[in-house]
Amino acid sequence: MAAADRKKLEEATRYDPAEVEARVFAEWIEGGYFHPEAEGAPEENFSVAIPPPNVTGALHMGHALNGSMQDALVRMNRMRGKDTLWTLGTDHAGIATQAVVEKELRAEGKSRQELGREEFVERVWEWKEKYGSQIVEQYKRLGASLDYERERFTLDEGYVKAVYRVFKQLFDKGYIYRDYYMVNWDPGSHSAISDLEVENREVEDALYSIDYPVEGSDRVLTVATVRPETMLADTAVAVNPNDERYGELVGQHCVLPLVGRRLPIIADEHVDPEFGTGALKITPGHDPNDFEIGRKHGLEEIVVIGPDGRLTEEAGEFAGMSAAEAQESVVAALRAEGRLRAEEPYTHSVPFSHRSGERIEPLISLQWFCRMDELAAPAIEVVERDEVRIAPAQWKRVYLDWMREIRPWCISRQLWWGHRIPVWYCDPCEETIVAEQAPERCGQCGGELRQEEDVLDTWFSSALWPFATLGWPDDTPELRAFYPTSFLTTAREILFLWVARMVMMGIQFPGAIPFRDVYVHSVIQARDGRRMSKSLGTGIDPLDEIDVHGADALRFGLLAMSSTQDVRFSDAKVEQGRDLANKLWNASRLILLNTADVEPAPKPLHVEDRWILSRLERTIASVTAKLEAYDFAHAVQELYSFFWRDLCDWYLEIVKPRLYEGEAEVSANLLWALERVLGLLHPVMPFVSEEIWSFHPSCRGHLAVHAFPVADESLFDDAAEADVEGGIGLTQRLRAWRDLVDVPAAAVLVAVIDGVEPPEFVGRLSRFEFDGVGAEPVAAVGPVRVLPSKELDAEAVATRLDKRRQELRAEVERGERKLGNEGFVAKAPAEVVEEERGKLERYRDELAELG
RNA sequence: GGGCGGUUAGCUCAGUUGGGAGAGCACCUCCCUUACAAGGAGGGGGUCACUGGUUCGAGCCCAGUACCGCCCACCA
Repeated sequence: MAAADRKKLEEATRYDPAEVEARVFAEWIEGGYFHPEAEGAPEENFSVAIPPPNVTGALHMGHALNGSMQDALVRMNRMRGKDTLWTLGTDHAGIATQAVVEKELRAEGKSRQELGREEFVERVWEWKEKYGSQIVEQYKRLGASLDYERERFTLDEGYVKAVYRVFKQLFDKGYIYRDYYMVNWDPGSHSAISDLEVENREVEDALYSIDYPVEGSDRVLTVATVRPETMLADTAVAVNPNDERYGELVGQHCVLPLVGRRLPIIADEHVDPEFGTGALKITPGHDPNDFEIGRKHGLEEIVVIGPDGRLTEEAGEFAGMSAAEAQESVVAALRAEGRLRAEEPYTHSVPFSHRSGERIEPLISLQWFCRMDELAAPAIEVVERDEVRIAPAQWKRVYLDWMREIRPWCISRQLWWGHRIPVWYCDPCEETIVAEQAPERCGQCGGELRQEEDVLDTWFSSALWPFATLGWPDDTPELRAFYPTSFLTTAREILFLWVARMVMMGIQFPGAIPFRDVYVHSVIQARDGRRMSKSLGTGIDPLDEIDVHGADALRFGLLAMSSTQDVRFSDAKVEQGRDLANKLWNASRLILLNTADVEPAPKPLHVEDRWILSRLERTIASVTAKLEAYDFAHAVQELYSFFWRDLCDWYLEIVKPRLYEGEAEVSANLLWALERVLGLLHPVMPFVSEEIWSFHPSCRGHLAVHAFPVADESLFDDAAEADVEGGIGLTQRLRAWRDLVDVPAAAVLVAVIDGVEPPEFVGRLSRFEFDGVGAEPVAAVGPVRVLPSKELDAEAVATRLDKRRQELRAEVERGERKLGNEGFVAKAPAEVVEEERGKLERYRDELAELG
């Protein structure tokens, strides 16, 4: 080892992530390890497309967890020598990004309308260039081994090509169509949004009962509504066809109060006779159910609320009011006319925009839709047949249930930032042209064309992510080498929004599933169990954690706390990771500074060597299997306990004398074990493992591309494991006994062994000498007969002895009771009964010996 | 209204096919022993939400109850 390296190891008693991380990361980039050649076939290569974060975003805990999981598997496979691509990129995030830039404009006293579309979009691009790379830099801090040279963006040139190709083909197949239909109108973003972007919240409203007089009679029909202002657009009143109260009224008319319109009384099964009076006002223009009923019965669709959330001309005297104002006025007017029968508090669920947070206004408008049944059918099959595996298992059913009930997708958005829909209209001849590239002129009349104003839902482009990022629709080397990708890890909230749509589009376009495995990970909640959210102020910034504890610590901590169920963020787990990095550093110092100059190799000279080699190989096998099964928490836990308990607490302590003597075999073992541990740990804690590796005598290049260890089963050794575990158990019993009888820590006690000699280290690590002679034993600890000595306090020994007798009596009683149970002896498996008998016998023997 | 999870040590969570309850942190005692005090050795601490059932035996299986969380849903 170079003198400078030696000096550094000798002096640094703590691992300092801040000093290491940026430097090591730069070396990886310089090595080009994250930028594979596009060669070979997908089956032999390994690829993952990162769920693209929004350009508006900063790295949050969800990204950090998801990134840690992906990086662990990506790094493991890269080390296995596969061509490994982890695709980097960001999402243009239509509504969110447009909102951010609009806010910025407002601060300058401008609006996007003032700027005009072209200038506004330019402005968003500027914003994107400026801030869009922020999250990429943050992924570097995490140590993510993404291909930073192949960064993609859902609006970049090639991506637009993919989106237009998909749109055109879906249109040609007849899946995409334009229609006047009821949509979820978000007054906040002034756009339609899809069903998936709506969230229902419990709201306390008032339920109004209004009397609608029946034409030509003095009867009234009382209807109940939480939105009286929409009555202005009523076009019918419905009752249940089986409702005997109203049978003879069906076919007659009501007169709409305030307006005077004649409303047919119709029968529809949707009406629940139990609710209210069993009569339902029908407003096809402003209620999704009423819309369906209206279409079924061919009712007129009247619109009284416009896209700005205000009452339209159609609303007569109420025109221009906001919906809330109109509600108040309408109620007042009804009351004045004596039509308001009741007003009572009412709690119900109301749709809100997930994007803007505003209350959804159901409106009929002209939108683009995509029919989903045909796309869904094969995407259902691949999951049913487990060609795409969704884990944990319960999510498979959730996916299938949703897909089987899938409804048309509203894909148009009234925004400026996004993929402008590739449709052109010719006003003179009313021709509609759908094309992948802007046509010059109208094919029919040669007239000027006007492109559709709307853009596509962001998720329409995200759905193409796994293949569009690889260059589709062109036949690129990347596409040939890396599609399908290997797996996807995601939070469940985008299972429908994104995952399902990728499966559908992948099958439909490149003609193959986009990934083999979908792993749905847990959500990390705030420390108090609430959601981590910016608006609640409950977020924990991963970068703060990295600053304080290091990226490896955060990665370890997140993987350790991950689970299939949601978990609260645990500082203790991050600290555990930090401590592990430090322990690794220090144990490595011990090894690297004290081993002889030998070739690292397994040298099973003593039983403890066979033991640690066996444990090491078993750990490699087990941890690898767990990582491959996405069981990150247990994988990481097992790494920790093998390293800390087996290697540091026991093996290193056992072999220290041999190490200090400069024994060749133990040096070879330690260097070999260290190399394998570093390799195994690297996918989880890349920085500290890489840094330590640079001091290892076998180091010829970076650990990031060093061979990942493969378990050598020939080193598994049950006998050695049993012997050493037995020795460890005995050592612990002896230490505990010493502590309980208050022997000074430094005192060496004299004893004799009754029976088989335990491994050599037992006496040394418990400060016992087993070569005593003569005297009568004063106590027995397992096979150890402790002889009297001046350090032993007779009274404490006697007390301890007494306590042990009590313990034994309880154990014997328990065993006797169990074995005295005829059912147990008759029905339990023989080996369980045998084990129970053995234990009872041992306890009886020990008790008899103690007298 | 349907569906899915959860309830285990003071805290955060594990508990594989039913055979004497585990980890990390916290706590108590001892130790600054030549890798590491972000360390070492030892220790205390649990009616596994509740009620029934199946079984020789239940944290685990079955039925139900309570509370917490999430998803889906067109009852005004």
